[in-house]
Amino acid sequence: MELVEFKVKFQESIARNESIVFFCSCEIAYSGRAEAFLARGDRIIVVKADNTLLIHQPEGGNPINYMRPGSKIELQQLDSHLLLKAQNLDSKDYIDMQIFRVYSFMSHKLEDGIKQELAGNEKDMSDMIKDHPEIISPEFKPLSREEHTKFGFIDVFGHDKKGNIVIVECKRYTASLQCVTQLRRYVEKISELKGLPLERVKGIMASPSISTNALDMLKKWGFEWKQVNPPKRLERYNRDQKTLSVF
Amino acid sequence: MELVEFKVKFQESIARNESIVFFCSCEIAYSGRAEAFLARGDRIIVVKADNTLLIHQPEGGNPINYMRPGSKIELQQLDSHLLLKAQNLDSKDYIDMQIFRVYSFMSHKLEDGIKQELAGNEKDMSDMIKDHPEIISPEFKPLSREEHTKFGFIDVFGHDKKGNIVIVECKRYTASLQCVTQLRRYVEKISELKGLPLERVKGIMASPSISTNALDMLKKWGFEWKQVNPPKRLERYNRDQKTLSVF
DNA sequence: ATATAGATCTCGTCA
DNA sequence: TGACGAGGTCTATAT
Repeated sequence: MELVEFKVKFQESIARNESIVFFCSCEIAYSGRAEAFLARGDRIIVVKADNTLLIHQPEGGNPINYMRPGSKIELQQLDSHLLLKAQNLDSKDYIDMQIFRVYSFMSHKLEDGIKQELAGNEKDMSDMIKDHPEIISPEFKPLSREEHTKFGFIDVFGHDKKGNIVIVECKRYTASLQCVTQLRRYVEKISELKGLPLERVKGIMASPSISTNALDMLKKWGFEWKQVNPPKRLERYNRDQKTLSVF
Repeated sequence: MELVEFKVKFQESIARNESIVFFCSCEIAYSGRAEAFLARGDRIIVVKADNTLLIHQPEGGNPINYMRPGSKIELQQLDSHLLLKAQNLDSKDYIDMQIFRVYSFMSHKLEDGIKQELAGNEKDMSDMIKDHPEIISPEFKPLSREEHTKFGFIDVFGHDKKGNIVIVECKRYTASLQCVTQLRRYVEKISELKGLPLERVKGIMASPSISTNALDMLKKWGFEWKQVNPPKRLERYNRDQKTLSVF
């Protein structure tokens, strides 16, 4: 496609507030939170109606360059090619994209606004533990599942039969050193706030697995690990895949 | 565009190993690491040559749904519409996408393979401190900038004039509680490995800013904060923007 | 394969 | 607006 034709189409689509996608050969410079340069190659460019800019290489899941929603995007004619400039005043960064060839162009006014429903995240896992505390221990009595309180962002908070405070930190994946230090921080904070000795505040890590180093550190600090699988994992995949293979 | 026509084009493009983009009205179900459902709306669909699937709403920076590279992607004809099925055997998850209307379709064989050059990340920041230790303190003598050693992932490691060990943790953004506990973990580990009392291992957080709570915790544990801006930040933006305004 | 931490992380949520 | 933590996080690197 001729660059002149592309430029006209691009400007028209922008004026109509459409979403735009095109394939091109380009070279990209980014400056802002970091500095980046990407030499010439073929890429997929997306300009959304909210002025998000995405630059994808033909392989890989993540954009190689991007500008966040609300960027100022404009196309300039240079001597032999085009310059697409995107600038974000909030994040104080910008992209300069030299466009040498455009292979295809597409634009359309898109109507959406639907929000996705999601299940199986960490919140669901802590809900499950709150509703079925025997997963953790027959002695565990949860009091609350509150994340943003004066005590901090604790997943499940409760006590045992001996009157100790119990703090449960849930992770949907293998618990790491970082996860254990997070639990430690909560235990120390509660101990301080309640004026209780550390021995009276029990920390429990609930996760499907835990790294060796993390388990060592956990034990060293007197915490426990309880193997808990996040809800709806794998079982549903296997069930559904059986159904699908009948297709 | 007629669904039948779309289906033919899609299959042809897949067979030629091209990258594909289309606008459509669709409904999406995801199952795997979580369960998600997205009701009908207009979206931008990208199918890359490496069998990455990206589903974008007309607003927002991130894909609302995706499948990683190497997924099995196929298009089936149902009674009144199409079903795009994507499945990833490694991550054991899948997407079922009901396609009701296709507005535009585009495909092209793209040639790239260029790697991006990037500067200004945390590694560059620790390099800067290693090369200019006076940024931290006139007494700081860096010994190494090694991230993956038996000591752990320490950004800059050194000592002061009194023979204390000094550990510097760099962050290119506001240091949080988590960053401080990370530093604490390193200090404790070095203290243990070297058989030195905690007072002989100094922790320093180097970041452009730090949250109030994080600073409190830092002081409580006897660590220091040193304001350090990551290299090439802002100065270059301002300089470049001056140049650009002359344009 | 597992472990660990950074990321131009992004995003939501709450004080 | 800042702070804090989750994320279908992803990606790179070292063991």
